Amino acid sequence: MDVWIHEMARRLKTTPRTIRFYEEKGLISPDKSPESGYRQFSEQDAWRLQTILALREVGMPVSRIREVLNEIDQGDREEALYYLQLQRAVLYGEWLRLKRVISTLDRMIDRFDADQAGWDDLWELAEQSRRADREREKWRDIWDFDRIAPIFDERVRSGEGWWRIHRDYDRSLDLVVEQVNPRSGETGLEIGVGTGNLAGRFLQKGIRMCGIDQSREMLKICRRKYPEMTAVPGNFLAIPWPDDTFDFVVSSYAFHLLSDGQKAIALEEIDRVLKPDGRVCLLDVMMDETRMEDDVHFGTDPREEMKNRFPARIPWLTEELERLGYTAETERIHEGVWLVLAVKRA
Amino acid sequence: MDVWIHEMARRLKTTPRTIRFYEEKGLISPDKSPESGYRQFSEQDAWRLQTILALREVGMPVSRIREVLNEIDQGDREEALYYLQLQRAVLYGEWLRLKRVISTLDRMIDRFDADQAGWDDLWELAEQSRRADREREKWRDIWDFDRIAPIFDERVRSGEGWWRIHRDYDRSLDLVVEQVNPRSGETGLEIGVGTGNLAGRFLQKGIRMCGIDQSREMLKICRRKYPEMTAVPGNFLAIPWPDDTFDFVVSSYAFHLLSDGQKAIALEEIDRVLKPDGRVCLLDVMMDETRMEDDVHFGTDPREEMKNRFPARIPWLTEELERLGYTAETERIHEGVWLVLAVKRA
DNA sequence: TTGCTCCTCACGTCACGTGAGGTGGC
DNA sequence: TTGCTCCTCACGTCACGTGAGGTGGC
Repeated sequence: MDVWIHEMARRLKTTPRTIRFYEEKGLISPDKSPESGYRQFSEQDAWRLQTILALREVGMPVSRIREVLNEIDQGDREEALYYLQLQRAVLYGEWLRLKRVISTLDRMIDRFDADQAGWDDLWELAEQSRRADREREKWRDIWDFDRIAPIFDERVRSGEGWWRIHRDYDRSLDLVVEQVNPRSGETGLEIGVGTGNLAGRFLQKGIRMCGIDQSREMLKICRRKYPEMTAVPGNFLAIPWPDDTFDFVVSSYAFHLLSDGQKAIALEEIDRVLKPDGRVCLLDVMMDETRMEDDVHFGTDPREEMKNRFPARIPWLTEELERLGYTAETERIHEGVWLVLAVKRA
Repeated sequence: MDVWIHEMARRLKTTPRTIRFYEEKGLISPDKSPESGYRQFSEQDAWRLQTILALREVGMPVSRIREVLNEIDQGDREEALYYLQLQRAVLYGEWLRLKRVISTLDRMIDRFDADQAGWDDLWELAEQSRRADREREKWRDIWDFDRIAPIFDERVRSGEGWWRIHRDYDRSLDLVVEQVNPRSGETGLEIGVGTGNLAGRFLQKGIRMCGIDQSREMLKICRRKYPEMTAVPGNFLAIPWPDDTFDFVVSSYAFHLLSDGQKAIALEEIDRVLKPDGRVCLLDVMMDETRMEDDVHFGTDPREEMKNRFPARIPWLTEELERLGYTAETERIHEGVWLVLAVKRA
């Protein structure tokens, strides 16, 4: 029944060294023959190795595979699935980055080939590309949404402190649905889907919805509330879907978590996944010109809540959307909170 | 004028360690102050570092950057451009691989999510993916086309030894053009473009053509003969263009260089870059059923020329094309040489 | 004398590949 | 005794990041 290491490696089309490496890292611990010290692989070991190799094939690092194996050992199928989806988000991010690198290289080649450009021009192109990558890398979950997740739905309707921006929460979300005006057969995406309150409204109208969020706990709650929605890890800066996938993209109370440099990148990402006649609708705290409205005080107010929150300036936002080929309309919901609807021009 | 290393790093938005690393690898050699031993960077050094960083940004390895810098120092612009295009081919290959890995992961998630599949199924999917990758990796230029390049156009018409397969060379190429029947405004791709004899015929009819070849010397000659053609490094297994790019794809006397496993992958790649109503036309040595024709003897004949050459079996080829959604027609040109025309069904 | 900038080793990263040198059973 | 399979170190890969420990000029 049991086999030596070379036979095991042959069956799995890998090498003995690789198998020993996984043992070294604590992913497997095969029995060893007491007299010879040879490793003896059981069916159970073979199964574990198959799983490890399958996950390695899709680029999962060994340290994370260890976590996945722990979840499997404890029989937690949902957690294991989450790890697969997380890996998908990672791969998609890399894939998009490679695409950008290729387009940078294409521009280098064009300039170099066509107008006898010097190498200085290439440097300039590379610098642009690096700047954008740095913006992306700065993205972190510094707001601890995993902690907020279980109390979110209650707090959002309480209206205390920072939560004041969610005044008229349910009516505002209804307004987003009204503005987007989805037709049956369309598919929408919500970025920063949270506990699914906005996306859920579209689902009720029979619209297919996908949602992304960087918080694992938010996603858990969202899936429990709306099992028919595709809710997966992801963020504004690397949307894990191909070009031209969605009829509309919505987001509520999330855009202000991005820095200004990140906002520009996010709009390009949204534009990428939107179909030619697509619509974007953003509901969030924003700034009219540079003035803050008195009872929200964001930006100039040193309250703890405003740390790492950057309301978009409306004129900048509409200008960016125009530049990307959209026609934008803005509407003030209440103090400090705006709704922006933009339609892609054909 | 000259600056210390930290100032240099700040200007280029990199780190002192990185600059020292490039010096260690021999890419730069800044002057050092005789008394303090500090590095002093001149404008010339800054320019070199900019170039290095630009090439690193597009993923070029340091050892290859050294070669590029040598070409630049010798003023060879054409060679430097070649390296950029080679890097493009590398990146495109990685990009396509990532896409495949993502689709493997998608299938894993689907199965896992939907029908309570076990991890054994995931292993199966991973194995398929690994097998295909191994086929791709096996591709090497073992025929030394760089050496053949300068004498190719002469030899191909000589008809000696292996070159016999090129009997009626010019008339056969004309036939390919006739069969493809290109309309003005279309864009075509030739895989294994060589010295450009086939693609050149399309160019003469005012058709835009792109060509790929893995031989640097072949590409040089091809560009000299047809400067208006886009001739870049690449091969059957990773065509460096996006999906749905070409109206037709042609290839002559090249398909037999692929193993059977590679041929299947190549057909999928061709299908990927072809537009919905696209055409494929292959002119090459092939086998009718399993029988070899007497005066070519490929396969059963132990002549040196047959090593690493694998004529496609016509029934297999047409079946594969049918499977991919094509309608295929075959025509015997002369002993052992066939022409296959396949049209994508809408 | 303190603080600053520079210097040169040298180890760590990640997932193994590739020997070197040695042992146990046929 | 020879050949085979297994074993355990341990160094190499690639492009740097990150200290440790030390020096020279203000």
